[in-house]
Amino acid sequence: MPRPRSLTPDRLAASALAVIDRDGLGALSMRTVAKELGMSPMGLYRYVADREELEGLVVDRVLGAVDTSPPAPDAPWRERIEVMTRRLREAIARHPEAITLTLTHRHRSPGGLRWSETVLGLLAEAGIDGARRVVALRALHGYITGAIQLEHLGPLSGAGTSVIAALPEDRFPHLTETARTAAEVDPDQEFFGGLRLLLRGIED
Amino acid sequence: MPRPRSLTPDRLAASALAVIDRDGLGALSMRTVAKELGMSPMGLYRYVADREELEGLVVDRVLGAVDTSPPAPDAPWRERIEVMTRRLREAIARHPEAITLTLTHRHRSPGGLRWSETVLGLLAEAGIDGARRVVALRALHGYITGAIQLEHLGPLSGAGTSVIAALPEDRFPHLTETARTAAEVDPDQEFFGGLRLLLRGIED
DNA sequence: GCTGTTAGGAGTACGCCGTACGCCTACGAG
DNA sequence: CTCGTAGGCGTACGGCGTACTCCTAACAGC
Repeated sequence: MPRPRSLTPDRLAASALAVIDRDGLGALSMRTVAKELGMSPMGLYRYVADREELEGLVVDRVLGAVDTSPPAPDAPWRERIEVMTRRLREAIARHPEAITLTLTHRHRSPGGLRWSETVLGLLAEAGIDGARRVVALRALHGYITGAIQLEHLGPLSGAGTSVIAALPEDRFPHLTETARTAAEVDPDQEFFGGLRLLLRGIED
Repeated sequence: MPRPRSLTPDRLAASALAVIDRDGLGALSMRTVAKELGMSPMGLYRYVADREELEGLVVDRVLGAVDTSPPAPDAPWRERIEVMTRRLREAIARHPEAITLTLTHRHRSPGGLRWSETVLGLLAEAGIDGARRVVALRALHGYITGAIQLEHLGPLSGAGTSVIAALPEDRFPHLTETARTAAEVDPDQEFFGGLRLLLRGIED
């Protein structure tokens, strides 16, 4: 009986994400999103309680795009978890400017929960149960979150590498040498190399 | 020959950290720190270029407190890395309100670099070199960063647990069950359990 | 067709924030 | 003694999140 709503949460999230993708996370504000939608700044508050909720919607949108159906059951479970991880990583990387947001709000997003559910299923199939499974899932979560973060603001990639290259070699012999080696390891190898270490540790 | 500086970067960092510890990260601002020091807001800009640099000083202070001397060489290398990790985790946990800051600025802090240097030395002693060592260090970094983050804003602890408990059990059977189990695993066990999985994977 | 309910839309205002800029003061080396 | 520099303070701008108010437009039920 009232006037119909003119916006969906999804359209709201899409607009916010558009702002982020175009102008960076720093440009995200209630005002810029409102402008993006062609409405007045205060109008947003009819759809979200506050900025934080808006951020939650954005993360939902990023993580909602992850395919969480279990991968082909003929592959070994470690490879299947790797597939799940690759899907998640790619979805996150698709919106690099939003990464900080995505990682900090991940735990509240339905998409993230569906991902966990699927991975837990794979672990169960591998015969991992109880406390062992709790630890395994958390370790995977931790590694994935942390490693993606490092990729994008880490010491061994991008701008950080040059900081390390400038280090006094006599006081940081290992670090300077490692940085040189690191320059030749590509990020994908590094990420999945680390993941495989963890999976091997989980296996037995 | 000029008027002497009346503040050290260290005192600045200490004041900023005091604000954070007392009133939370949200309370950190150039103005609140200036007030803490009994000076005018703009005064800070003679010691730091901008807010980001101030944050860097804070992180330096948190991570500078980590003991980075190599632990007793009679223990196996995995245990020695565990000791290094414990030291880092405890230093970070000593300022829980600053965790977000600490983890995002970690890569630029001298303390963090010294930590890496020591750990690389331990890995070298274990016979891990070249690209393998790059991957191992990054995996450790990633895991530690991510896991600490999860501990403090994660889905399986604190407020997040109740979100999961409220999930429809039929659509998330594994997740709801795991959450119940997780409630009985203490955070230390979980953190170091995960670390050991990774170390085992690194070992061979 | 009128009315009541509710969403839409706009505007104003408050108290924060980071920080650019300018002015005066106090110190200490030459 | 003087001059260069750091210290210290105040003012000001543009942006933020968001509380609140006022009016309008669409539809359900009478």
